[in-house]
Amino acid sequence: MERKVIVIVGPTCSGKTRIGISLAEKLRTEIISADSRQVYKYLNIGTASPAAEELTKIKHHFINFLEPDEDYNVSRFEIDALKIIDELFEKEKIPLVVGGSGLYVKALIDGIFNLVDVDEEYRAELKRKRESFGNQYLYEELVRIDPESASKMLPQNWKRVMRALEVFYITGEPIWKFQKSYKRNVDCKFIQFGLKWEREKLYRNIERRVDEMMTNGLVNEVKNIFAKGYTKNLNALNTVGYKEIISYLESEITLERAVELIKRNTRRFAKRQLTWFRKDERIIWLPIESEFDIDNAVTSILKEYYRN
RNA sequence: ACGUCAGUGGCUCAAUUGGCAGAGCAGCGGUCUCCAAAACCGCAGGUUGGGGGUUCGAGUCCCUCCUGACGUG
Repeated sequence: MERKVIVIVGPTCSGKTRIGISLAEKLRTEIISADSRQVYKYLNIGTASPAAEELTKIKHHFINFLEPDEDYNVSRFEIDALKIIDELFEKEKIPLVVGGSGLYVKALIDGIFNLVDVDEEYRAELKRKRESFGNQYLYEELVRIDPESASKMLPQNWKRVMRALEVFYITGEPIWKFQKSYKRNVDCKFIQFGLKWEREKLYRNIERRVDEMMTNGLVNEVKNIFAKGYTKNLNALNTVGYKEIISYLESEITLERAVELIKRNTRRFAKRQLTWFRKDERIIWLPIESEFDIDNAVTSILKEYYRN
C-alpha cells in the first residue's frame, strides 16, 4: 500500500473537525489531531474539541490525552504522530491528520530537529533572569554566545531568545546550525488540503461560535478546571477563550468584555494561522462558501487523494 | 426660537500660550524549527463637519451655515 497521508489544515472555525469526521467515516480510519490545545483534557468547549459522541464514533489521537499541567511540545508530537501513522498503515488505514497548529503540522510533514529533552531547570533559570534583569539582558547574553542567531531576532521576542540560549546551553552549539542542517527522511507522502473561507464569513463563524461557547458553559468549564486544582499560569490555560474568562473570574474585566476579547483574539489567531498556511505552497486550497460546501470538500479531497 | 457645550482615521479619545495632526482599539500584511491558540514585528488609514476671515502660521481665535446633546421657553 502506498504510504499517503491526508492532511487537513485551515484556520479555526473553518470546519476541519466536521470534514475530518466525515472523511474518517468514509475511509473507515482514525484521526490524528494536530492541535496544541485540544491535546489537553478538560479544555473542550473553549478549544472546540470534537464532541464526546464524535470521539466515540471515530477514534481520535492526541485529543484529551494530557492533563493540563503536563508538558508537551512539537518535537514530541512529531515522534508520537509518526508512530501512530505507522500503526495505521500497518492496519491498512489511511492516516488522516486534522489540525490548525501550523508548527505541529510542519513538524510532522517536514520534521523538526530533535535535541535532547528540555532542561526544565535551565528554563526556570532563564525565566528568573528575565524577570529580574529584563529582555535586553538575555538578548545580550545571546549576542555574546551566538551573534548570528541574535542578529535575526529582537530582544523583545524573549521566547526565541530563550530558546536559542537554551539550545546553546544544552548542546554547546548555536541554534542556527541545527536549523540549517536538519533533514528528515520519512517514506510517506503528505497531501495537504486547506479550507479557504472568505475572511468576513470566517469572522462571522468565529463570532457565532464564541457565543455558542458561552451558552455551552465556558465559564463553568474554566471554574471546573480550577476546582480540579489546576492553576492559571499553566501553558494549557494561556489559550484564547481561557485567559479571558480567567480575567473575568478574577474581576479584572466584565463578562461582556471577556466575550469581546475572545472574539477579537480568535480573529487575530485565525489571521496568524492564515499567514502561516498561506506560505506553504503544497497546500491544495478548497474554497468554501457555506456549511453546504463542507460536504463537497470531502468529495474533492477523496478525488484528489486517489488521483495522486 | 434662544442659550450652552460638542463635532479630529471605522470606533474611543489626545494635541502647552495658535507652531510638523498623534495614540489605543478595530483592520491589513509579515516573522516563526520543541511552551506555537504561544511570543513578536510592520503597514495603512485625516481637506480636524462645510464655507469664509484674522495670522508668517489655525484642530486651536473670529463670523456663518450644518449636525448632535443638554438647558430655557
